[in-house]
Amino acid sequence: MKTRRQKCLPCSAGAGLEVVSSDHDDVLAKLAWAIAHPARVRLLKILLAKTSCVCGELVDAMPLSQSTVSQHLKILKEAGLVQGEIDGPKVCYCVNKQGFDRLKELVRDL
Amino acid sequence: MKTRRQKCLPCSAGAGLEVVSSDHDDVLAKLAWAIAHPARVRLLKILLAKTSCVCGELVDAMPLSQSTVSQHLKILKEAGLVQGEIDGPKVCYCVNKQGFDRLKELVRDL
DNA sequence: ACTATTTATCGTTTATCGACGATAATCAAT
DNA sequence: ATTGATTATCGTCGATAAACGATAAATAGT
Repeated sequence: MKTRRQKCLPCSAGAGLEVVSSDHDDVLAKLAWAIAHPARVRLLKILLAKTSCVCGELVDAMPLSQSTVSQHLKILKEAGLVQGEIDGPKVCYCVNKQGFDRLKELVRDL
Repeated sequence: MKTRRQKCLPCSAGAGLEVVSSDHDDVLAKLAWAIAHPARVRLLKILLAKTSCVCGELVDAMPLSQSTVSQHLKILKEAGLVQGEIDGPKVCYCVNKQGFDRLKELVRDL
């Protein structure tokens, strides 16, 4: 079955083409990659839902081992979507609004 | 340096926590993964800019081999972000509005 | 100093990505 | 049927992701 659902106009009508490049591409790709795993989407949603931060409860809320959750949190943190704040022996995570807004902005402006 | 930029409230205030799950998570993760590579972001942007579809010009616009570009296009297609329409020996790609809108919606509603 | 609790990191295994060249497949036109 | 042009797929390689258990690191409280 040859996919045919949307009318495709002939490939004329174009001039600039190689101008589209941007290093925003890398930024978006990195942010997108951070949420390119169901576990990380879930973690982000949990944090967003609680508005404030949570700690090892995240582990209990996930069907994954502690070390795996920790790893996913690290990835989210490195991408700038999440922040961790040390609170005694615990660590309190919350959404990094700046990075999170950046992600939404970059997707919105696509 | 202990990151401290956003005030984190104590982890109380919560009741529901494991309720947050959703299989939208998987959908978003898949869509995000599709644009989790600079080359695919770029391809998507090119297609968006031309409003209509392009073909092997995509290869010329990218600093990658034909096979690699084809592979990225396949990933975008499988994610439902792009469509390919056969036009003679060429293939004309265009944005799959339905999937693309879904992505934007899921990110917006985060 | 020791213990208990919590989180991060290490080391390992398995699976997948990203890139390429080479090859196959498809179609128009002769 | 063959050729030429275009695109997809295959096979391979190195690099990285994802998961886990085990261990280390940090801290509060005896």
